[in-house]
Amino acid sequence: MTRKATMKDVARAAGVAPMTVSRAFKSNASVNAETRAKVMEAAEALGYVFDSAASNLRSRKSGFVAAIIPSLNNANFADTIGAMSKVLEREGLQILLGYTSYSIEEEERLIEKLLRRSPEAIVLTGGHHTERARKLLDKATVPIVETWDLPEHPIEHVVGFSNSKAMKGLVDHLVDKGFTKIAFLGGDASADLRGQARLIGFIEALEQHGLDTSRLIAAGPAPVAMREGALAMEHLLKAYPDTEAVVCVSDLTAFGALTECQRRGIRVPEDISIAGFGAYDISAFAHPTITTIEAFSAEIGRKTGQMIARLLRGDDPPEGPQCEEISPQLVVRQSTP
Amino acid sequence: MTRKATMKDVARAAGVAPMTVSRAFKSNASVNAETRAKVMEAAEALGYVFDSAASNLRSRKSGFVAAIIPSLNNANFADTIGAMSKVLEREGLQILLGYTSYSIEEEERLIEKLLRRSPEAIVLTGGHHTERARKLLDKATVPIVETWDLPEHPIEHVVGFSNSKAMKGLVDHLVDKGFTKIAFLGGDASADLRGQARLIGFIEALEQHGLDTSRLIAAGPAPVAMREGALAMEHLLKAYPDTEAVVCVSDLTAFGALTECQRRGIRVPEDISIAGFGAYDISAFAHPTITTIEAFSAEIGRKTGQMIARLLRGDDPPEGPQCEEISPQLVVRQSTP
DNA sequence: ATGAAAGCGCTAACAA
DNA sequence: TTGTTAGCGCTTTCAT
Repeated sequence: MTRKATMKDVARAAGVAPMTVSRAFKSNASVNAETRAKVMEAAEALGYVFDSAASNLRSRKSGFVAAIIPSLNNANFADTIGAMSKVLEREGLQILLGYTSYSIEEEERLIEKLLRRSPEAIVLTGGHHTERARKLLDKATVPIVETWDLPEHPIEHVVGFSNSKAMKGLVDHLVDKGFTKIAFLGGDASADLRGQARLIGFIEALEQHGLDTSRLIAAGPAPVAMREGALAMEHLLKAYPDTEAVVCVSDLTAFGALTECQRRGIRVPEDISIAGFGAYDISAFAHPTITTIEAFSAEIGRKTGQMIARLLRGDDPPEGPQCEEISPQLVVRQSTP
Repeated sequence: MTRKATMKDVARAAGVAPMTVSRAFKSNASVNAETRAKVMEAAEALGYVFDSAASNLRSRKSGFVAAIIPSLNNANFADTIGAMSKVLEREGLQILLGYTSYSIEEEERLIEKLLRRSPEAIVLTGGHHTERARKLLDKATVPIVETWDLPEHPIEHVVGFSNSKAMKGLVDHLVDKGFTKIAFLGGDASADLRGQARLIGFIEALEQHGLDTSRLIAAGPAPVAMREGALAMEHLLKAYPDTEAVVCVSDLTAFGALTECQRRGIRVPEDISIAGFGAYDISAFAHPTITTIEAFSAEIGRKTGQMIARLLRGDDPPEGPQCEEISPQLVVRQSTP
């Protein structure tokens, strides 16, 4: 068993200096085309594999962008990561993914772990972090982007939208349609902070219209999905049977609520209206289709990727913190009038 | 602006040798408790961040496990990665994720890219790879695990199940219930190879029962999801209006098909039966609930993680290629009798 | 339990 | 365009 081939071995085989091999492996370095071909051939013959760890150490560039999301199993966040990844790939950057299970303590641990890999940028979901996490991030000298939110006190850059404002738009629409008894189905207070912001927006909007804000059902800890939607609907129907419209923290919750109605023979939207959040596939294909808010998950990822690419290239004049505000869009469908 | 603190700086501040700092940062190294406390204090004060790249280079251990899945936005694969990640975390291993968009050419590129990061193990989805990919993997000297399939010629280790066999079980059940006109809704031949295996299992099963195998609707390239399910159902109803039961390549497809029926006033299961694959949440909460095959995505991830942990620890006697076969389970629900 | 010396494989910086 | 030298920050190895 021979040890793994290094650049030195490739250099010897190709009859050049190791530095030339190094250059041949960078697409933008100035190397004679013939020389490069010779090097590549030698590399192929030796089964040479470029060693990123050594490269990182010497060049002080990891090629990583750390991205932290609450959950892998969420089509919205997956869309954001997918779109960002696509943009960053063009810059030769790779995503180092971490997920927090909706816990900011877990986020703190994750940040610490990811920082050891020397990411060239850090992408966070949401604007709420532990104090220590903020301290760690403040010390980091790379661009930091908070997404999916508009934090009051951003760490640095932001690509997001106001969850509460988006929710307000939905409530206004329902009030417009004449509903006065409107409920909210969501999760417990502590964990899902975007869900919490939606709840706050919901309450504020009802208050502005002078409507009752007591129809709030908390279905448990995040992630609040279909099961929780069904359970919450059950509770709601028991506690407030005269409810006219239901606003849910996400489309998955809304779907759970919808099917619970269907199981009970309650017609949507004739007997009760239901709306979700996030424009998941399911809201477009459920029967009836579900009114929702399109938050443009992929757009968030794309813009975040572009922002990072721009900041790392650094060809623009020195810039301060950037903020890209996304405008969510109400999508009215069959589950509301 | 001071340059970033290194171990040397921490060592100086704590009045010890760099080597002692290094040991203090390994949980299992023999360091006096007081010394360690002193080191940690100095590190904290200096804002020291451990540099993984340097550690990797010298120790020849990256702490990475490369994992390649077809798509991020898929609850089944997300479950596998989540469960695997949880097991590997305990071993101090971090997942380096890549996704192929259901293309084995993309998989090849990804493998090449990930190999440069010196993963300590490689996890693949499926058993079909480009020739060059196989060559690259053959040269790698780390454990390789193929998942979600039982390849005829595995590269090395396997944690998976037979997609065709699982499908056969479902078809047998439907035939048992008296159906003879059974259709399959899936994707095009080329991309989704697990979907393809399911189709093959479907056809074989029908043939064994001496039934017609012509009701096959291909709805387009992967990922085949709700939209494709609805479209495929539309085509099916036009081409074979007397179909009695529909088997779908996944639960998402089945849901799309189900809702298409609902839009047309076709009752499920009274007028037509529908079954899916994968035990996604949606199949448990749709109304009616959807018959499906539970493939134990999380179990695949857990077992893969455990296998890797065992192989890397290497405390067992030298082992050959491992194969863990998962047994998918038919889950009969309301969408079939 | 702690330290000293050497070097992992690559590339920045400079030279030719 | 190509080569030479030095060293990135850590850990292996051996010594105490």
